[in-house]
Amino acid sequence: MADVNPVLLDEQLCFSIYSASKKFNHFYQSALAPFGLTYPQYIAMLVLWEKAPLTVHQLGERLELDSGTLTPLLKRLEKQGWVTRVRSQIDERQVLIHLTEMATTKRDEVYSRIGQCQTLLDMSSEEIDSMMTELVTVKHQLDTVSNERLITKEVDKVN
Amino acid sequence: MADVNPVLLDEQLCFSIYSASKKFNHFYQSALAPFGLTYPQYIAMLVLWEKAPLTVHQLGERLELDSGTLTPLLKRLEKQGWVTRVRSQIDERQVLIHLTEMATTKRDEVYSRIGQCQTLLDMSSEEIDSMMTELVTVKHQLDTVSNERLITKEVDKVN
DNA sequence: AGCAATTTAATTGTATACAATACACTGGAA
DNA sequence: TTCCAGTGTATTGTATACAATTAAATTGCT
Repeated sequence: MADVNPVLLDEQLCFSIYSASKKFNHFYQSALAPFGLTYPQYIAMLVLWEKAPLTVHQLGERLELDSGTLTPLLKRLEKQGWVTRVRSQIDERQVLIHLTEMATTKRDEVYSRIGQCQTLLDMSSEEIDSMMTELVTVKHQLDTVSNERLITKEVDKVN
Repeated sequence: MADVNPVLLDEQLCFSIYSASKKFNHFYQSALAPFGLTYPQYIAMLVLWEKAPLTVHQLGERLELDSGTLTPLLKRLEKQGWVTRVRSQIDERQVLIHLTEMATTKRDEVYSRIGQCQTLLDMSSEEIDSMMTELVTVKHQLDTVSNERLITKEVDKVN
């Protein structure tokens, strides 16, 4: 029994990450409940607080999300008063996402709330650093593999 | 600049996990394309291959998913011929998920395909072990925190 | 037996995700 | 100038997720 099945280990790692991702999502959703923001909405706001306005495309690059996800998300943020969506005068294909005054005003409140909630997680910088380093490796492997054609479109079909 | 903002680091860790989860999802989806399975469908099959039949509830405990997610997922698996959904005779509230003959037949093909694709990831057992250990800690923290009322329902509202 | 409390699935509503497509628009080539 | 390739956003269709509610059935209690 010295041998470990790498297939299973890998699945467990994937499942752990999948599960952790869902838990984090839930954590942020709860933490942000006073503001009615979800985690994806929050990280969109984070990017915009850093530098707005941005086009949907620019935001998507930072968040690794496409317009199919962002367009409805941003419409919800607009409806809730966080952003405005303005079609660019220069290039009418682009939509610029601006922050509203409310968003600017509430930024520090949101930061403070997140800061408080994160304190509860009680994680050391070392832990966080180490995980992030390992995650970078994993993500790089995943990117590399998916760029090789072994796993892309022209894969052998099983019917 | 020796100080690091823990708020941001944490967000980066969360984002890293969120992003890795999406990439893994994509990886498995590509790997399983010959079988038309998604990652959540695949892990449902994994549990069932290990021990079937199971009720929706039992499956949900293993996968940390509720019936709102599983019911439609299992209906899709049924439509594609992997499982059958049979209401229990003993307790008619329960639905038992059975494997079809096709599912049993294809199991080794699926395992083999996954094994091949995972080899490409080229990750050492040490890397995997270390990540999983750290993820357990993080998930435990997230569980603990969400069980404290600081972040649950009766949170102060901001209007 | 009779009924309240509990359990279990399914349903409904909201919010992501992402592939594929549609569509408008821009900039450049002919 | 007209046409076209490329770009950026929106839309459509499919698949998760999960909270909240509903509905049906069982269990436990009297």
